[in-house]
Amino acid sequence: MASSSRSAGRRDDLLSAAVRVFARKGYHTCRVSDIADEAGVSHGLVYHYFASKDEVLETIFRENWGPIGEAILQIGGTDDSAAEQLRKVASLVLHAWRRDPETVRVLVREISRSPVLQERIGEFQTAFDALEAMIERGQERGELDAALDPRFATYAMWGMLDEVLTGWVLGRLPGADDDVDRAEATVTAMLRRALGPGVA
Amino acid sequence: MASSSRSAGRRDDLLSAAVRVFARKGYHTCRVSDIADEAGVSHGLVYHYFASKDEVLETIFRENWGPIGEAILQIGGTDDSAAEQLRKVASLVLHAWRRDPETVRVLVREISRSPVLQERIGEFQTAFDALEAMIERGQERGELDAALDPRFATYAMWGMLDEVLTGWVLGRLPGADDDVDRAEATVTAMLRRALGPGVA
Amino acid sequence: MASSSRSAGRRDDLLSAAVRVFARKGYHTCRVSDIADEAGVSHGLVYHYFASKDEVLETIFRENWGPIGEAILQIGGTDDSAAEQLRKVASLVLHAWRRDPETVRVLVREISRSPVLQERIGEFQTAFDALEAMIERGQERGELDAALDPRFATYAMWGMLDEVLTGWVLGRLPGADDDVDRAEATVTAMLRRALGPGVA
Amino acid sequence: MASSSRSAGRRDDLLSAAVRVFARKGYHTCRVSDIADEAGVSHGLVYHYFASKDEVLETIFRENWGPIGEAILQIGGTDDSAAEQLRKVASLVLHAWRRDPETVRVLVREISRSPVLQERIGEFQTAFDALEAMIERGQERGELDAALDPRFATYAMWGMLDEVLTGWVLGRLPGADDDVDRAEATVTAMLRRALGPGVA
DNA sequence: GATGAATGAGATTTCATTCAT
DNA sequence: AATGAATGAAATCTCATTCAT
Repeated sequence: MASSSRSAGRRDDLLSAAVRVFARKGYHTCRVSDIADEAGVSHGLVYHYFASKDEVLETIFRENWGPIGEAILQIGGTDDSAAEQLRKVASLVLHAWRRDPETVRVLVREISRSPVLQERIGEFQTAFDALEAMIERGQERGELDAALDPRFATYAMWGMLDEVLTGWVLGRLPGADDDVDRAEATVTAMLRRALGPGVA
Repeated sequence: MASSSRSAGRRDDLLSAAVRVFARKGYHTCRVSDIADEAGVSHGLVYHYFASKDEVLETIFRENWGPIGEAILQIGGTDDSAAEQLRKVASLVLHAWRRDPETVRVLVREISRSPVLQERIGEFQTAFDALEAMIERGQERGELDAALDPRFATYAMWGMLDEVLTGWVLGRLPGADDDVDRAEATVTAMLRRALGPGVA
Repeated sequence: MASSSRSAGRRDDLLSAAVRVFARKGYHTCRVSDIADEAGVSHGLVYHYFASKDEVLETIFRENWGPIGEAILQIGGTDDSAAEQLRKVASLVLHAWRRDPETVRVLVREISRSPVLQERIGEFQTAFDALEAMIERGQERGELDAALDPRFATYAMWGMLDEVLTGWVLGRLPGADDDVDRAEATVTAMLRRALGPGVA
Repeated sequence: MASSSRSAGRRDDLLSAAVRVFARKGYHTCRVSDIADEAGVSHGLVYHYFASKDEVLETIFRENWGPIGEAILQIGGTDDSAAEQLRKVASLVLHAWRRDPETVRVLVREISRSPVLQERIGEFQTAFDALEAMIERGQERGELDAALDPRFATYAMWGMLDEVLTGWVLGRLPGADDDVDRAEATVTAMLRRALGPGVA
């Protein structure tokens, strides 16, 4: 029982092993056998579940960007105020990151590996578009500062969150529980004021 | 004389050729002979000036992050208000894209190649430290919100700038002259309010 | 079963192929693919079993000097007279040429390739130490001339044997069966008198 | 004056630098620039005095084996007893080695590098032949043990001297003045008895 | 005489991928 | 499902040699 339900998880074991290795060493720098070693299997088995090293990365993109985009879309579809929507998105993303910062690092950093990949991963663009639309609606309703360019504001917001995560993943920022609380407080305060309505 | 001043530039010829090739194809995707071809010399000559392909990239990082760190240090040493200092840093970083997009592309895209590399580039850390010191002084003078953790605020600020550059590098954000101006206005406004003194 | 015992020999196939190629062309003159060709495999497989070309040579040294040192130790542990022990060592070393001339050729010719290598091969030093201990015990029992410095005597004795092997390896000395017998007789006689008790 | 008489010595500076480097690292392991560095000049200058790296080694052989062979020939041509002739040869060689052990190491070890080289260096064979002829005449006159094969005895004698020198060059044998005296005493005593007339 | 930039043939090494077991 | 031996294309790197200055 355990073994058959476990074996169904082999593919996921490999994916999460790949995420850890990609986050630590980068896609190009790691070898297929690094992924296998991290998962505790032979490198040949990687090819039982994936056609190539490339497909491993592509799968990580596809399976992770999808849910993020959908969640943002759903939040944007509620009747909440723009401020509350942004708070929810920030909370969603930050908590997703607290749970799994390595995945986020890979999603954000390795997307630039190949233009081909970016075009194939429509899920990625969807998430950004949803966030931008949310900000634009907030501006139209006068709840967010209309003087800000929504596109650049989206990227800037995303960058704030990403850079802190990168600092944690690479061990350059302290990541104990209270450090994470302080980071969240700092970043959410910054976000709220950065995007909020202009000074009256 | 002309020839001696020209031959003195061979090393720099190779570095700028490497920047162009890295920007076009990426560090991992290009070969040493691509760099040599771009510079119009044999691949062996690369090894006359640099110990390895890695050292070429490391040199590019070192020689470009140095001036950035110095510029931030210098801005932080003026009598300008904290808000003005932050604006100048944002302007410096964002306009680098227009001045030398290929170098920015390499600095942004390849810095995450390997954490090992980042640790070896002291100039990189210097720039971050200078930025953090600037924010701390602003807090001490009551011009910036002392409730924010200066370390995380530094990373968040850097992330805003970096993500916009990344958007340009990857062609996902429009990067013409007026786009850059609008990006600067947006990011500067966000920064001023995100970091500014707390609401009384 | 046959196949598993055969595949277990791949590493040894490569080692003996390397011995043949090193003996024929010399370590520096041959390429890794020469070894692979001689073994009938691709050159990549060499790196499956050995970390580098250097490690192949190092392994040949280690795995051949080991038995030689053990044999000398064993001879020194018998109740034979010192003269008989010396004769047995000379016979062992000189007959190795007939048994496996290619290995002897490599051991003799390439050992001087680099002092670094010799220091790394502890088995090499072990053989020398065993020989020196044998001579010292002979002196203590009054069977060998105690006036001789045992260290230098060890080197001189080894040199006699090594130079004859070198002569065979380089084709400057005749090496047929009866030549080897004559060499053994000559060297043994020289050794017995050179190291024997001083004239009363 | 000094400079012109000095500059005539540049070629010899390079040769003796090459001897030191070859002795230390071996011919194949060292680079042309190692020779130049050892001599304190640029590597290009090596090609002003020698046509190739190979020619440097060949020159060392030719210029050093010649005098040795001649000296042995001359000693063999005197009316001295065989024992005295052997003593003189041993003394000549040992003292030559004491003066310049590195040259001897190169002469002996690198001769095996290439069969082509050995055939071209007739001077090398001349020295060995002269030594063998000397031993044969000693046997004919009843002054040396006629039971010994003269060819193998020549090689064995040579090997004794060479191995001690090798120990010194590689730092595996102590080489202070009194060590050298003890080595000479040990080796000459061994030689005298090893080659002397058989026990009556 | 002297330098060292420049070349390029050729070597070692890496590693994604295949496939027999 | 799982292993790991085996392949080979393609990359990095070395270094003897040339030659303009």
